Amino acid sequence: MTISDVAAELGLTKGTVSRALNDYPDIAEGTRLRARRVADRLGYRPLGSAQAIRTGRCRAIGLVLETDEHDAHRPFLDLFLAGLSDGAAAQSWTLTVATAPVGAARETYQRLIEERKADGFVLPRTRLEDPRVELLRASDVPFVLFGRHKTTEGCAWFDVDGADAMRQTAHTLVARGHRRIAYVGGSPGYAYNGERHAGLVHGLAEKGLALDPKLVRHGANSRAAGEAATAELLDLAHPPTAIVFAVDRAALGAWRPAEARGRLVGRDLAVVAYDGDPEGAYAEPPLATWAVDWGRAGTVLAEMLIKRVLGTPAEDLRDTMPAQFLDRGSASFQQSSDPAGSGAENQSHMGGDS
Amino acid sequence: MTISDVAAELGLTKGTVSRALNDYPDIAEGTRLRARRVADRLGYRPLGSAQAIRTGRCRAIGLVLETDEHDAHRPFLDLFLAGLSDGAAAQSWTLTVATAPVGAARETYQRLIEERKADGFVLPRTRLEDPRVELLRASDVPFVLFGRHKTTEGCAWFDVDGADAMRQTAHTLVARGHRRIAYVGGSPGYAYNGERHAGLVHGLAEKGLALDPKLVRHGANSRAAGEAATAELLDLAHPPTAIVFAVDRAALGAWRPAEARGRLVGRDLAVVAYDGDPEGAYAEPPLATWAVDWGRAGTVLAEMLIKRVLGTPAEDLRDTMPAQFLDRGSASFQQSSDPAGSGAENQSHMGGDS
DNA sequence: TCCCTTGCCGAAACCGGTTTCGGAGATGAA
DNA sequence: TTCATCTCCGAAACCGGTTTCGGCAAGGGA
Repeated sequence: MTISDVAAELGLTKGTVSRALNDYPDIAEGTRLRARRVADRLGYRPLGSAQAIRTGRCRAIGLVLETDEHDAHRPFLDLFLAGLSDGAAAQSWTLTVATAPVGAARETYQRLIEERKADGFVLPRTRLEDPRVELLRASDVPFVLFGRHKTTEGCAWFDVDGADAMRQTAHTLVARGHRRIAYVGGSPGYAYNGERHAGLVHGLAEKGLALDPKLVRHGANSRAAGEAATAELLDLAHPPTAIVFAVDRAALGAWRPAEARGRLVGRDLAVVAYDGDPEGAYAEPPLATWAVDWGRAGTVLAEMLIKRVLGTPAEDLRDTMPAQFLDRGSASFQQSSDPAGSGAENQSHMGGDS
Repeated sequence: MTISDVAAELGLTKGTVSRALNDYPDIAEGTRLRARRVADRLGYRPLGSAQAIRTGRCRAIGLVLETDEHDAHRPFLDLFLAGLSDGAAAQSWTLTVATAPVGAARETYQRLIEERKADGFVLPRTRLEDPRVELLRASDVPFVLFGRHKTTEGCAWFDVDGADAMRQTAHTLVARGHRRIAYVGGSPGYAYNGERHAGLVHGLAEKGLALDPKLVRHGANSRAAGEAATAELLDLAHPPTAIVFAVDRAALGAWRPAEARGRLVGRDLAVVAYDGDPEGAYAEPPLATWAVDWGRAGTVLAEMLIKRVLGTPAEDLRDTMPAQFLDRGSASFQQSSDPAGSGAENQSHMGGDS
């Protein structure tokens, strides 16, 4: 079923039918309607490749997943893909997925670009120094970042407001009586990391507190790393009463070392994390965390990328979405015991500026 | 950089260059080499859409993921995608991914087929009555099933030998002294389910045992369902000493109800499951499970599908891969206690045949 | 009445490849 | 030498669309 068949049925030429279906202004309204009606009576679908060759667009959004053995577990990938797919499908676009070893994505992008398998890319996991940005800019290929930071000028981006989530986390924990609050960050080099850290610092500052550098750990993106960080923190002379993790998977490592030291999460130690990993719901007590609507994020990113490809300037394509707090058991704190000794001094009050 | 540019550089016509690069026999060997050399000196890549329009192939393998809220968690999706992507990329193919609500995949396939966004499909999660098979057959679109069963005649398929895994599980458990072995199946309707069940039955039979129908539960594909099934089984008059789960996620639900009944997994109750979910490694004791090499499976499926599209008959495209047993703590059994009362009778011995 | 717009469609070029067909030149046999 | 055969490449059609261009006919103004 080609456009020529439709044209023959209508007694028109294929050029006319093409213009009619694509809303060219030089087509009579009646003709346009007739064409449209006949086209979908005959079940006509333009062949993607055929239009691509002339228009230069294949109506596909590209997604390159970087496979990282250390951090391979992505519980939300399916939701994210579903969101992207929906957003794309709504405009008859599709999703081209490829994978690459974490450092060597360059060739993968190159191939997809040269063979024009995608009109643009969604870049998950924005990094602070992101080589993908340079690459795509050099090739003049549109893209949308998932995650933002200061050096992403001129880029279109979408982000979940992790900073605000952490800011509110600070408020909540302070309101619940915590003064010594620790922070365990995730993979350094990724934008989300600095964002969440900054948000926590900001939130504490608003309550007149500073984040004690001794209570900060970095690079915990696995359960094992979370266990190690927790152990270190709890073994300090003045251990924290609350630990904020940048990622759920690390947070799930808090239970064992805490228990081994006679402290119960949700009673003697508050734990709050970020991601909304369903696994957290099965912890005992369940992990309090900030859930991200990955499906929605995917849909928005798809829509933004399509607009970008169609010409909307990058500056007009920026948006954020809030995360949602799941205030579960691990965030409570009953101060029923005080393993750090009574009278442990408060977290240092801040100095003058900011 | 089009083929015409290459032709101009060579002083040939584009038709000749096309034939040279595609190994037509009517091209002189010297010309072929010269063309190839110039082509990749100039960095020429044929435009996928352009070839697609004439050849009818877009060099893309299609994958439609059915989003199932109840069973949405797919910890291996990224590995599987990586495998597919690698297998495809090795032959300059790409991967087109779409998602669909679990029952309503039909339209998604239709669209992908009509717009020729994929030359064939990999069908994950083969079901016993699989509407996708009819659909694709009717449209005469090649496909490869991931998972097999008796009614998949005439189909190309690849499968991980879950039956043999369960068979060996039976042997192992019997060797460790178990006689009352329970089985908790996953989502009914999926091929893997019957396969694993049958494998366990077979393995027990080889040791002269039968699977007691009272020790069988179905439909447990989540942690919560696994908890419920475990609770039921342990509350029987003659509870099992070992439980075999079809899926890891359900198996992870065994710990709590066991503990609540004073039985420790890995001591009073053996638990073996299937999938190799990394989460199982963090259970206490860690979950014994059969790990599947999802990446390898993806690669094989991609290769098979490409061959299928290129004309290899379905009957020649069938293969299996073994799963690998991770014999961890939950599978041990020390019979240090006997909550079912001493002298609990053995699992009934089988009758005459088979 | 004549000319100039305007609306609307046909014709044809075009996109970047693939594939068919035919013919020029070399080769070999008669 | 002549004719048939092969080898190898050019020319052109083709795939299924999109886009440009030109022209016919109707409508409007002078």
